[in-house]
Amino acid sequence: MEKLDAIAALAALAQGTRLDVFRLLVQAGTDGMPAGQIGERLDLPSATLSFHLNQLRHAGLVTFRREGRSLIYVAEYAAMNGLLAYLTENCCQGDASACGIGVCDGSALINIKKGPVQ
Amino acid sequence: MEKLDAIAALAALAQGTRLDVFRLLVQAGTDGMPAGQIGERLDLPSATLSFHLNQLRHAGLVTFRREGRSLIYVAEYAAMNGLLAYLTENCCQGDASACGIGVCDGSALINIKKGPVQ
DNA sequence: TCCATATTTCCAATATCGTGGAAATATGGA
DNA sequence: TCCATATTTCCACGATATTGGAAATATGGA
Repeated sequence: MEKLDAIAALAALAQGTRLDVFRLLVQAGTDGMPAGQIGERLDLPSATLSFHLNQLRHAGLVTFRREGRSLIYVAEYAAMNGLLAYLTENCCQGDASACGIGVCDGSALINIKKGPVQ
Repeated sequence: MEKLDAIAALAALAQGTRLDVFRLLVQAGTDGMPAGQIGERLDLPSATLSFHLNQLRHAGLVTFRREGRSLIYVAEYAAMNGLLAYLTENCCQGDASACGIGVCDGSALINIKKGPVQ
């Protein structure tokens, strides 16, 4: 992950509403959640929610797919793992693999890969 | 780590100059680095550097100690580990320990603790 | 085609951030 | 005490972020 990508991801998450949205999507897993349902859960006006979803999308932290009239937003686990890897890249005298950074792919526990990010 | 602490840490790191400063201090390890040397390395005006060091300090990401006329800034590894733990807290259907989040304490490799953050 | 629903875009107002020159403060040494 | 060095505080400017009402757009169904 490049520095500018890391900054974009950090800035996107450094905001209460967006952190709430992202964590909700992380919990929702790979099924994702329609925008309307996110707004309902977090009690957000549609324009406000749309703005924040766009920020998260531009930062690469979420994607979406259309299903009928709904747009289903999904957390981008690879981006989160990349951010964790970037933050720990300079730890441990440069031997990031020594940190054993965990990864999450959003699916069932049996699918979770162990070991350092590539 | 509480939500507001996480947001403060994310916001502090979501800025090019501060990310540079923090990573420099992470590399410097527990010895830290005097403010003047940080400014020299990153070519920053003293007022600008001071402002950013303050932001990092308020976010709990760095501390400092005085040594003569110099203030030695040091990365706060616990805060970084707390942030990583917070970000992955909602992964894996709530079983964060399954992610095996790595930790770094800034000292030699032999001191690195393995396993999930408490 | 017409309507209801889901979501986005447009817009303006307010608030906060990042920058760096200049002055102030703290420390140590002569 | 006086000076040099290290760093911070003060200040003001321009840039960027957050908010939400209102209007626009897209989709699906009757």
